[in-house]
Amino acid sequence: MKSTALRSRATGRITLADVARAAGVSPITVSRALRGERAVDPELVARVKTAVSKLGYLPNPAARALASGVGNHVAVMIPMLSNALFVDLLEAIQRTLRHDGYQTLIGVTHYDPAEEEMLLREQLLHRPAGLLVTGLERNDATRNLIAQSGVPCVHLMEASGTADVYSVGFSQTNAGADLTRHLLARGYQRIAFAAAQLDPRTLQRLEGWRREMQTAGLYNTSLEWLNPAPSSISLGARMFEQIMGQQPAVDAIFFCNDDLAQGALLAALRLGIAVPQRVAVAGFNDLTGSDQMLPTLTTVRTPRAEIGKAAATMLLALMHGESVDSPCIDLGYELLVRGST
Amino acid sequence: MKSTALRSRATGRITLADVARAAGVSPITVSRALRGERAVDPELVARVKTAVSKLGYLPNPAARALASGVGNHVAVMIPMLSNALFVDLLEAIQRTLRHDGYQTLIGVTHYDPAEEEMLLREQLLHRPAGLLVTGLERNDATRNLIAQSGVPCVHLMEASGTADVYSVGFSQTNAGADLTRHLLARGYQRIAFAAAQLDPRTLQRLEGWRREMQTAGLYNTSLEWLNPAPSSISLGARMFEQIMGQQPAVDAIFFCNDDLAQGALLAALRLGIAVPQRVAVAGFNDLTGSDQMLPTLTTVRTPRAEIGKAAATMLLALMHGESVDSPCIDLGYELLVRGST
DNA sequence: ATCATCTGGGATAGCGCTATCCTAGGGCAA
DNA sequence: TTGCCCTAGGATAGCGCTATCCCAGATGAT
Repeated sequence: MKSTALRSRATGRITLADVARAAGVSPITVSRALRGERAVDPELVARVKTAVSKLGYLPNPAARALASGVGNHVAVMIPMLSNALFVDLLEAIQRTLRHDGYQTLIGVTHYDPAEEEMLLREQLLHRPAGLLVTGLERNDATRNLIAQSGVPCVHLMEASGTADVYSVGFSQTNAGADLTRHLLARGYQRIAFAAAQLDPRTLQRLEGWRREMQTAGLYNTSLEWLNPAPSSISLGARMFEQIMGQQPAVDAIFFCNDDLAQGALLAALRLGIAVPQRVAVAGFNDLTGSDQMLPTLTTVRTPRAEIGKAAATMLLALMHGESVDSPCIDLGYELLVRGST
Repeated sequence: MKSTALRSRATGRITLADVARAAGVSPITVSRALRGERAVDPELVARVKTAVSKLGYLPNPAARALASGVGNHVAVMIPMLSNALFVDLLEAIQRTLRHDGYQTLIGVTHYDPAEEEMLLREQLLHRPAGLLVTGLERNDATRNLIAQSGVPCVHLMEASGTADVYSVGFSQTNAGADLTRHLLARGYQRIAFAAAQLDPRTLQRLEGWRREMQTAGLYNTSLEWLNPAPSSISLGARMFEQIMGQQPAVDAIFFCNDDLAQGALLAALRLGIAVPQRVAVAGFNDLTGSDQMLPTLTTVRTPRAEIGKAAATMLLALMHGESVDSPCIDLGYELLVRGST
C-alpha cells in the first residue's frame, strides 16, 4: 500500500482525477463541467458536482495557471495607499473581483512611472487575468508592456474620450472648474490653487481652475502654489501659512486634496484666521473628517467606490471575453458646499 | 518550420530549457544554479547566468509553484485598510518582501473572525510561502488551518510571551497602562476609556487602563464607553458629545485610537469645551494629523513600520528554513505627551 | 441512401518547472 | 587494491490541470 510513496510527489490533496474517478467520467469532462466552457450533458454535470462536494475538491490554482497560461488574479496599480481615496477604490475592487473568484494583487507605484513599469513587469510574469491601472498617463514602455501582454486592462479615475481605451472615472478638469466656479460665484476673486504631489489628476484639476480663472479674467501665475512633496495634513498647514504670509490678498484657496485643506483649516484655527470670512478654503475628494472640521470643509465628493465597482465589473466582462457597451464610463462627481466657503 | 505549431501550446517565452541549451547543460542544472539549492560548479553557474541575461530569461512562477508545491508569495491578513496604522504596516511588509522576490497578497478581514477564516482558506489554496496575520487571537478553525498548512507564520502587532508562536509587536496592555498612568500623574481622576471596534488589541488597552485605574482606586464601570461600531473621526465626535453630556464629571478621556480622539478634539472646538482645561483627551497610534490638531494630541506612537519590517524579515528567515533567535520580538512604543493633556 | 455538419465524450500530450533517483568519478581509509 | 563514502551532473518522471485532436453517434439536407 505504501509502496507507491517513493516516487510520488503527490500533495495528498483531492485532485481533479479523484473527482473524475468518483463521478465515473474522464478528467477532461470534470474540467469542462466545472468551468462550463463547453456543452456537457447536464446529468454528467450533476454527477461531477456531487462528487466535488462529497470529496471536498478544490482546484489547484497553480496547475490551472500553468496549463491555461493565465492566472486567476487581477493586478491593480495604485499610486499610494496612504491616500484614503485609493483605499476606498481598492475595497470596492476587491469586493467585486472576489465575488467572481479572482484574487487582487496590489502594486503601489508611489506616483513614480519607473516604479509602475517595474511593478507591471513583475506582475505580467504572473500572467494576471486582468489589469487595473490608475490614470491614463504613463511612460511608453509601460504602455507597450500593457498592449503587448494582451491582458485586458481598465483605467481608473479618469474618463477618456477615446474609444480605444477602457476607462472608468470622471473629468478631473471639469471637477476642478466647477469648484472654481463655485468660489467665483461666492464672490471670491483672488483664488489660489494649492497642490502637492502634482500627479496627472492634480494637474488636470489645476487646468480646470486655470480655465475658469482665465475666463473670469482673474488668472495670475502667482496664485499657483505647487509643491511636489507628498500630500499630507501637515503639509497643508504649512502651505496655508506660507500663502497667507506671502500673499495676504488671497481671499480663497482651492486645495487639490482634502488632507491639505484639513491641515489648512487647522492652521487657520491655530493662527486665528477666520474661515471663510478672511479666506475661504476648499478641498477635493471628501475624505473622512472633512465634514467634522471647523468650519466644515467645502469639497468635491468623488465616487471612488462606484468607480472601483464599475471598473471591476467592466474588467470581469472583458476577461470573460464579453464586449462592453461603452469603453468609457463617466461617473461624475458632486460639489459639496459646506461651511468653509 | 511552422509544422511544430499545431500541437504546441508553448507560450513563446524563453524557458529554462532554452537557457539550458544555450549554456550547454541540462535543465535541472540551470534550475539548481539559479536557486542555489545544491552545489554546482562555479564555472557552470557563471555560464548559466550569462545565458540567462543574454536570453532575458524570466522564470514562470506558476510552473515553479506547481512543481515545488509552494508559491512565491506571502499572504497578509489585516483587519482594515481604512486604518492608517495597517497601511503603514503593509508598506513596510511589502517593501521588505519584494526585496527578496516575494509578492504580497492582502486579505482584509474587517475584524471578522469568520471572514478571516474564509480568506485564509482561499489563500492556503494558493500555497503561500509564508503567512502574516494580525494579532494572536482567532477562532480554533483558523488556528488549525494555519497549523496544519505547515506554512511559516508570523503574528503582527502583539508580543506573545510564549515561544511556540512567532510574533512581532508590543504589549498593548502595557501601552494602555502607561498612557493611563500619565493621565493620573497629571492629576486627572475621572478618566474615561472610550473605544470603538472592540478588537482584541483595543480590549488589551482597555485592560491596561483598568489595571491602573483599579490600582489608583479610581476604577468605575461607568467610565467605560465601548462602542462596537467601526472607528472613525465622526464617531469620535459623537462619543465625545455623548460622554460630556451624560457624565460631566469626567475630566479626561482616553480614546483607543487617534481617529476617535481627533473627532473628539474637533467636537470640543465646536462646543467650546476647553481641552485640556475642562477635559483632557488622549489617543493611540499617533496617526497622521494628530500633531496638527488644536491642541496637539497626546498619544502613543506605535512602531508599525518597524513591526512590519521586522516581521517580514523574520518570516523570510523562516521561509528559508533558517532558525530565528527569538520567536517573539517586542518593539515597544513611545508615549507622546502633547497639548491635549 | 449519401454526405456534410454538428454534438459531446475522451485520449493524448503537454504547460515549465523541480523532486527523486541514478551514476560516474574522485578521495580516502584500510 | 578493494570497498565505502562523498560530490555533482543528468535522466526520468511527474506536479494537476487544460488545449488540442479525434471520433462515434446523431442530425439534417439532398
